[in-house]
Order: sequence, then structure tokens, then C-alpha cells
Amino acid sequence: MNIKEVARLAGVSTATVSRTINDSEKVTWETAERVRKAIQTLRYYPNTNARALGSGRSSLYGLIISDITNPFFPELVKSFEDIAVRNGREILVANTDYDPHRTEHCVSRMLQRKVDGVAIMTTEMEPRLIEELSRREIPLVFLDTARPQGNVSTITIDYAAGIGAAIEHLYTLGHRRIAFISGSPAHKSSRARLEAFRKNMRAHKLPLEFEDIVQGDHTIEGGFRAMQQLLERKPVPQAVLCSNDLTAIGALRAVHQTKLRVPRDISLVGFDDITISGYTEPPLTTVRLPRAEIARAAFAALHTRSGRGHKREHVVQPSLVLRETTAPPADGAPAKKTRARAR
Amino acid sequence: MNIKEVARLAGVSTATVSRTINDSEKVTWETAERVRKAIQTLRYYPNTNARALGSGRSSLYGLIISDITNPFFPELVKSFEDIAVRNGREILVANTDYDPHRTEHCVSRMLQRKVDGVAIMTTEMEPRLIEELSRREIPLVFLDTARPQGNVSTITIDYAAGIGAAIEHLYTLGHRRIAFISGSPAHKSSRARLEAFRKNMRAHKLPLEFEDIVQGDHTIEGGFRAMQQLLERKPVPQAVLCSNDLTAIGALRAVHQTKLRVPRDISLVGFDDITISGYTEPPLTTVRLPRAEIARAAFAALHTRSGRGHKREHVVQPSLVLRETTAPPADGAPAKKTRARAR
DNA sequence: CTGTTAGCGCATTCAC
DNA sequence: GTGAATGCGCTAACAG
Repeated sequence: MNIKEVARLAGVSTATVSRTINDSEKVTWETAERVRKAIQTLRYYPNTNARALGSGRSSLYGLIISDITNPFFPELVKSFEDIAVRNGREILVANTDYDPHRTEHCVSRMLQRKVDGVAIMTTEMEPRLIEELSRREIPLVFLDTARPQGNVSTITIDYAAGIGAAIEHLYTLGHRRIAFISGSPAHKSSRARLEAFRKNMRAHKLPLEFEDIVQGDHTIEGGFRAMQQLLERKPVPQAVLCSNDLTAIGALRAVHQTKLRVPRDISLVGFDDITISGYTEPPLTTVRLPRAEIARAAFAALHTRSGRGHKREHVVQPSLVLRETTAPPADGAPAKKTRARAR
Repeated sequence: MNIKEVARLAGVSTATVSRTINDSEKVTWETAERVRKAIQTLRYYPNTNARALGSGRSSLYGLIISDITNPFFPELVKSFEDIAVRNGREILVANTDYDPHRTEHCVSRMLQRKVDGVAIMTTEMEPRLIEELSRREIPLVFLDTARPQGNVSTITIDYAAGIGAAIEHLYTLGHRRIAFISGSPAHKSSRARLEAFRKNMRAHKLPLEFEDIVQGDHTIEGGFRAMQQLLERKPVPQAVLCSNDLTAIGALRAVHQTKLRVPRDISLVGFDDITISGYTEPPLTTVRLPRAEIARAAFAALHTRSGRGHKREHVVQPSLVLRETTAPPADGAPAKKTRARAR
């Protein structure tokens, strides 16, 4: 079943069929109707491969993410896809699993499929691979890394503000000893969050003990184990900030395996605000990263390829979502309160 | 950049380049090496569209799921993709969102991309759409619906056994009044689970009050609201079985918003065993649906296209995972125990 | 083992 | 507004 048969049945040329498929203006409504009918009776579906080959455009946008198993990403993928579909585009999602080898494979797929643009939502990507995309002048948009220039746009997350709000919140509650469970230092996004934490702690003149920063890996299990380490410390931290929500969920479980309670004995704050965070026990106080906005900005960056007049940087502001894992520390307001006010 | 330039640089014909790309045996190692070098220096990536067009094969398998936001699916997608990649295939995932209109769009995409097979992991699909795929002799594999024949294989989930194990477990603990939170009756998978529940309740001669079966929608929020309804009943059920884990997570939250505790006052059982279920508070007792096995079976069904000698039906057995949301009922062993033993 | 050639199915000139 | 012809980049069949 191909365009030829449709043309024959409709009594027109293949060119006319092609035109009606592509909503070309210059087709009489009547002939278009005839063609449409033929398409329907033949159950004809145009071959995407041939279309892309003939036109040179794929109408495909790539979306590279690092871990589809982290609920943050499906929520992002969904938003992105919705927008793409509304704009008559398809998306090709590829998963790196934080693995350089697979990342290369992902980029290769994008290149081979001749995508019209790529949204790179993972921070781990060798310059060589970026260069590979860049040299072909494929519109690129990065989440949280690289600086805008030429064909690349950037969506920047104001980690400092987001994590700052969290720390400010804990500080106001009276917490002074705040620990942090990071992601893998191998990942730029993890490092950025950790840095934001350090910076804000310093700004509040809060102590930053080496052992109060423990490493997770942005999975539940990682958060669980990291919190177990933290719990071995005596006394335990008053509050723990987690590099993402999955980490916090694991940490929550670790605390509750002991006699301690959240937030009575330890306050806990996550980062991302995935859907499930509203339903943990207790519901997780966290910093929201607005997925829909990120998706919208990413799509716009790729779609407004013209470049002209399109700003190449979009800053998204995380926002603190207060739920029930934070409360004043059990040991009451600390002595340092005065100094804190003076900051 | 195309095959011609590579051929020119390597001093061979395009056919030879094509052969080396496709690992054809009949290319001298030396010429192949020359070609490979040319490919590398030119940073050539073969055009997938053209390859598919020329060969007639797309090396693409479609995967249709209903809700990428339900963690069950990403875990499934991941398994499926891993296997596909290992076998040199790509996958095209499409989301129906339980929407008939979008479902049609998904099928259309599959058809247009000329996929070599489709795994349909959603139970909602009009016969017309299936027919559309079927008539083109595209290998199909369904999760949990349709019966095997011709080009379609089936992966059947033994809901009765899985849910039976859960009910048996509750029954042994002493529970007699067991409620159920279903998914949307519009979805076949929901109905199947509900039916399995009914059947097993009857088998245990347990009461099945109309009001003890309340409707959710397989989301956390749906489970939350459904449980709230259940909690309005006096007395509340001794145990609640949920149609999936998200439902159970929402239900758990609803219980904990009251003075009641799980499992002290109410036992709770989920279905799916998504990763997060091991970390809820308390960890969720649930029925595991083995994702990796489903993915493996689905891929095998599509890939072993020869059909000959390949069994078209694969039954997967769910298994009960005991965690901490189930316990004997607070009101002690029920009077009916004797009768129960007699069953 | 390698080169030549003819499509694959469609979009897109360029005429009419 | 419509048709005929060309080419997109590659594979496959056929020669050699």
C-alpha cells in the first residue's frame, strides 16, 4: 500500500496525494476529498521513512533523559510529548542510565534518525557528543548545563534559590545542624545541588561538617543507605536535606526503621516534588521543580528554530512546597539564634 | 554526509560501505577497515530512514502503554528496551493515556513507522485498531487480553492466582471482611482484577457487600479518595485489597490521615510491586507482577517472528510479597473461624 | 570479494 | 490546481 495506489484509486497523480496529505493549500477541496476517501478505503498510512527521506525533515524531536525509572522523568516526558503532539511532532526518548556508553548510543540514534532537535535532560554528556550534534546544526536545549550559543539553548534551574528556600525554612524553624544526602558526585546535577547547599549553609553561617554530607545516588535505596549512615552519628542531625525526592523517600524509611520519627526527631526535605511525594507518610516537604514549565521551555527552544529574537536562556525557579516532614527541632531553639538573626 | 562520500573517501563502492555497515561477511577485513576509517573521519551516521526504506525492515518494535506516569510502566519499558538494544533493535514507546483518540494516534504512528512488531501493554484498544495492525501481518503481543492466533501472541497474567494468594493470606490472618478498591471499570485490566477478587472471595465464602467494593482509577489520588469512602463506613473493613500499588499508596495515606493505623486497624494489600512499594511507611504487602519476565516474553514473542515452534501464549504468575501492611485484625479472630477451616 | 544498478515511497521542483 | 519527473540515502540483486 503506497501513495501510487491511492493516486490511482483517486484518479490523480501522486503529487496531488502528497499535497493533500500535507495540507497544501493548492488542492481543490473536491479533489482533496476524493483523495481522502481513497486513503480511507485503502487504509493507507504514509510511510514516515519515505517522507523524511524525501523532504529532508523528520518532524522528530529527541529527548535524552538519564533514568526513566525516576518518576521525575516520566512526568517530564509526558509534558514534552503532549506539547509535541499538539504541534504535529513526534518525540524519540532515549535513556542513558547514566552510562557513557549508552549515552553515546542515544546520541547516535538521534543522529541516525535525523531528528530536528534534541532536548538533553541529562547533565552527563561528553563534549565530544555534544560537538557531534552541534556541528550538524541541530537545535539543542540543555537542562542545567552548558551555556547558550549558536544552536544551543539552556534551561537553567536556580538551585541556589530553591535550596536556599529550603534551608531558610529549616533555619526559621530553629534547625542549625542540617545534613545533606547528595547524589553521585559523578553527575553534574548532583554536584550543582550540593554546591547550592554548601553555599546557602555558608550564607547562614551554619556548621558544615564533613560527615554531615553523605553520598546517595538519587535512588530510593541510595537514600535509605545514606540515611542509615547519618543515623549512626550521635547526636543525629536535626534536619536532612536530600538531593532529590527518591532519596528523601528512602531516607524517610530509614528513619522510621528506628525509633525516631519524622519530623519529631528529624526534619526531612526533598527536591523535585514528584507526585508521590504528596502521599508519603508523612507527606514530604520538598522543593518543586516545575516539570510542565521545563517541558514547555525545552520545546519552545527547539521549535522556535528561527533563532532570531528567541532568547536562548530560560531560568526556572524552584519553589518550596511545605508539607509535613519538617517541624521545629526536638531539642528546642538553639542557643545560636541571636547570632543567626545578626547574619 | 552520506554513503557516497564515504565510498569515495574509502575508494570503494557504496555497496561495499553498506555491507561493512551491516556486518556482511563478504568484505575483506582490510577494505572493511578502510571503510570504517572513512566513516570515522567523516563522522558519518547512516540515515535510518533511508535504511528502512531500502531494506523494507525498520528494526523497530513498538511498545504501547497506557500511562507512563505509573511507575509500573517505566520499569517495564526499561526492561523491554534493554532487551531490544541487546538485540540490535530500537523501540518506539507510545502513551495512550487511556484515551481512545490518543490510542488511535499511537497505532497510526506504529503503522507509519512500519514497525516490525508491537507489544500492546494496554488493555484498551478497539478491535478496529487491532485489525488495522493485524491485517498487515505485524507481529503483535498483548498483555492480558485477546487470544493467541495468527500473528498475535498473548501474555496472560494469572490474576486469580495472584489475588487468591493475597486473600488467602488475609484469610489466614483472620480477616473476614475484605474490601476492594478497583480501577476504572472502563478498563479491562481493572475488571479482570476485580473479577479475580470476587471469585476468590466467593471461593472463601467471604461476604461481598456492594459497598465494600469502591472504585478508584489506578492513581494515588484515586486510591486516596476511595479509601476515604471506605473509612466512612462503620465499622470499617478489616482489610482492603487494592487494584494496584498506586491505589494502595493513596489508600495508605487516607488511613493515616485518621487516627487509624495500618496494619493495626486495617490491613492493606497492593498489586504490581513497583519499586517504591518497598519503602512506604509501612512497607506495602503486595502482589508482584514480574516486569522483567513480561518484557522478556513480549520481546521473544515479537522477535521469534518465525512463529514456527513458538508458543503463542505465555502465562505469568504473580507472587505475594509479604511486607508490613498486613497483620491479624484488631478485633481478634472472628467467630467464623471454624466454618472457615471447614471450607 | 566488489561494483553496478534498480528501486524503496515520498516530496518537490518545474511545466502545463 | 494538477501532473510528470527527479532525487532523497540506502539496500539488494545481479554481474563480474
